[in-house]
Amino acid sequence: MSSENNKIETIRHSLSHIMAAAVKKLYPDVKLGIGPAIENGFYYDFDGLKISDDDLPRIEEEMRQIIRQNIAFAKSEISQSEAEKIFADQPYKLELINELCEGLTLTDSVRVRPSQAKVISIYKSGNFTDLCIGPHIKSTEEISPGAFKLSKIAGAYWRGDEKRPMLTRVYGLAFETEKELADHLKMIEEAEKRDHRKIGAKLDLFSFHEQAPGMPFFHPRGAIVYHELEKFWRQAQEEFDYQYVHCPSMLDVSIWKQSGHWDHYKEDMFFIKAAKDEKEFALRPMDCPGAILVYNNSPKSYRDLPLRYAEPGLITRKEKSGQLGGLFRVQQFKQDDAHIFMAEDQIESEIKSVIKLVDKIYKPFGLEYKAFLSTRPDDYMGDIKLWDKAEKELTKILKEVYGDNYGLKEKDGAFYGPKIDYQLKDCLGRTWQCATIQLDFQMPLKFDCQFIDNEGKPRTPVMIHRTIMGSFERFMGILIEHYAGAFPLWLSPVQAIILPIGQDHQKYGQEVLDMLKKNNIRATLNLDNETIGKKIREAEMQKIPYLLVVGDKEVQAKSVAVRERGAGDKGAMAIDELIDIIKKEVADKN
RNA sequence: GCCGAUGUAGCUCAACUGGCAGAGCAGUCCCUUCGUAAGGGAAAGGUUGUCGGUUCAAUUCCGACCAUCGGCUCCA
Repeated sequence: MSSENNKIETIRHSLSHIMAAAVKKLYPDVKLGIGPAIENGFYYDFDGLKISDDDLPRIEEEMRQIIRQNIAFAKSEISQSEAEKIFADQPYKLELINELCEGLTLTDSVRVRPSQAKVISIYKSGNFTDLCIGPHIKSTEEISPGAFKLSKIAGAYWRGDEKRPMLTRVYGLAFETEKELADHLKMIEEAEKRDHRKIGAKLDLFSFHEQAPGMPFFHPRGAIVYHELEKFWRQAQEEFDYQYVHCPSMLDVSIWKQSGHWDHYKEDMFFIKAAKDEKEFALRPMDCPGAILVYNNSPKSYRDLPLRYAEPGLITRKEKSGQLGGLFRVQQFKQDDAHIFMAEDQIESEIKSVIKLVDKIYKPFGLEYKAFLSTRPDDYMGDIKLWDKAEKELTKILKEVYGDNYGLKEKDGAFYGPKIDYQLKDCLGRTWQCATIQLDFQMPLKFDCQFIDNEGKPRTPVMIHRTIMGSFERFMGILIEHYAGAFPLWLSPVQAIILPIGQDHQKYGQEVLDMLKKNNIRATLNLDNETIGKKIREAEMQKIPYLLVVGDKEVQAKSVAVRERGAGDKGAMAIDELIDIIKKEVADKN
């Protein structure tokens, strides 16, 4: 990390102390949690702080007063008993002190040095003292009072544990200069314009309705993008030798009991019964049991393996309230799913081929992504030895493919196996998991899957569950933001629009439209009684790649005046020529 | 589920402390037929998210619920 980064981080961290001091002054009874520096700012967690957004300016003003006093930050190291005395009325601090002295590892954000057991580091600034390893600025005069801003209030569980109390987290943005703060606010404002929910409404791609919360309704234009993505996905995996299956999206509850979903996933499932029947079904939250039933339908030989069943499967998951968000988090979605059955010695090559497929599918979009290893969760199923083996296997592959350039998400695996996850970023820099490659030794055992090996003995296959886009919904949301609605030609709902200048040109416009449609180009014709300027404006706002103006000249020459999105006026072009250009661009997919 | 916020016409937003809900854009109709990012006019459009309460009177105040947004936790 550069020293510049350190400087702003130190300022941010110091601001969190100043905020805590200000809050403590205004609300003396609050209990302090922790307050680290984060990307672009800082936060502090408080218990017993009942405030709303309207109170933020007051706290901000109090902070500026503290800053103006040029208060110094002073570090000292004290014993456990001294620390306990100082923080006697701060239960959360006492908890930290206690753990610290027991030599337990604390998270980075706590910023107390775990190895310094028995010696507690504290920082005093004015009347405010906090448990902290630092470093801090020397004095508040290093802070530009106009370069920070309290941004929002949120609830946050103490130590990130939903079983612990929920504290009130106050977030602030902070930079070295006022200009940097202004630039950042401007950047957020710009990023918000890329929000897929706004663009989705503007481009008439999809909508949401109260009658089906968290379940998008794709309009004709959105459905085109959705279907093109699915087509692209099928084409991309052609060379990888997948077969397609198509299974029901509701299955008898008994199979979910057998799979372990009943025990591990019931809270997130929808259950359904016919009015005249007692039989209970569950809408599938995952596709795997279907693939397994297909696999088990007939005996399999080692010669059949690896067997790759792909399914663009519709799945339904009940989300806790407050979890939904546009296309990024929905309750019903389609996964570009596949289940691979294989012998153990095929694991490595199969995982590597899925990784190749991830590259192949992400690359045309120019998306940046990062891989993570997710390890055994607390509520895991099965034999711990198999887990260790599976995790070792995945680690080895990740090292080989990505070197050290992959992350670790501890205890984040599926209940049946460890996984490799891939994350993509949205326009605000939030990351979303899309691809996941899950190695599973459990389901084949649960369902008694078998194949006959080359010695005629029955053996249990290993399974990979994998999805590359994650869900067409989420992936489409990411793409909308990535392109700010200006999809590449092959994905564009409307690829070309014909704009007749006057009424006399409408008939010719219709001829052009017919020719384009005959060539499978998604084109429309604007017959509105409007000026050409207005029609162009509307087409530009719809992010349509090709605008084809037709007037007297074009009718005469049997041509179109082409205006290309992002490239401007391209002049007159014969229709055949245009069709060739478009077809080639669509085939290139970029 | 939890913390905070929001919900007025298809969209973006008004309506001072409770007193008959108002614009722009879009849509409809009429005029205009236009050469590269908004031509002019008219009429229409609402059970103010839902249900309940307070009040002579509720978009406005109170409560519950629903949906949405920003976070936490969880997740593709």
